[in-house]
Amino acid sequence: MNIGEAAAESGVSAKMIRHYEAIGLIRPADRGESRYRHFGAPDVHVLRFIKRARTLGFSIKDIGSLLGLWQGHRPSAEVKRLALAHIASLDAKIAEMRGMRDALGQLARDCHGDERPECPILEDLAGPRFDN
Amino acid sequence: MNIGEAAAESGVSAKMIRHYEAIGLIRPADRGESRYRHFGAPDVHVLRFIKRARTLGFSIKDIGSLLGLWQGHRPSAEVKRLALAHIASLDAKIAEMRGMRDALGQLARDCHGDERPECPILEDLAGPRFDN
DNA sequence: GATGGTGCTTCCCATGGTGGGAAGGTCAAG
DNA sequence: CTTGACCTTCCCACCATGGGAAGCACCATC
Repeated sequence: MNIGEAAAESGVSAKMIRHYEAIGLIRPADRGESRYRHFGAPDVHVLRFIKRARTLGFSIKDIGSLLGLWQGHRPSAEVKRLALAHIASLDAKIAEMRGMRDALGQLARDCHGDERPECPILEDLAGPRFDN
Repeated sequence: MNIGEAAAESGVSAKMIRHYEAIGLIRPADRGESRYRHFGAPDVHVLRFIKRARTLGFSIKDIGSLLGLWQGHRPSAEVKRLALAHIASLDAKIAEMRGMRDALGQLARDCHGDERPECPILEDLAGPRFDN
């Protein structure tokens, strides 16, 4: 199977497959007669694993660890630790974004949204008025 | 006021001030006798505006628009439009991350987290088992 | 006035994950 | 054998930010 088909099968773009190989996340693919990469079912399985992990927001670095655990001695404690750490960072980012959203929602709610220049959003951004 | 003091006053790093100047977000600062940039209170005010807008998650591009509206004819409708669009993208990202978090939370909850290799998290990542 | 330390200048590089595109080689079907 | 689809490598871009090097400016202290 060539890279295009492996990409279609796994949902990982050919571009990304090459990238993952270049950074050492996956083993360098075998090359057939020519210089074309050659993929088998296990390779596609690995790519699907990566794809799913990316969908769950894991970093490439974490995915490297998860792949090692998956294919190695797999103590689930370690997997769980990675997952919980990732959940914590997701929670932190969600909280941060929700803070932004709520603040901005409040300001937008108070904004007329017409042709007048008065605008609570701009006033907030401009900070405390020194000039009156 | 030199760049270091402007940075301290505004909360924007000197590095970022130079960057904002380079990409045209702010006007090139006046240079004093030597080649040092020279900042006044209005410049710091603009930097604070940018800082606050970044804190609310606006992109540099959006901030450029907001700065123009702030210092121009300021129809609040336009400001509100930008804000609502940004809120929508925040909501989308929050929903996406919450999806990740919930899926992962579920998996982690079912994971023993001990020395055994059985792990719902790895099983999810590995996808449907073809081999049994 | 020399000296030293701090702060400024520009320039290049890195991050993370992904895509775009050019220039050239390869394969299979007609 | 030609054509078109696919592969190869290599460089560049995004977005926002930080690190660091080499060199110049400034100020205080001796």
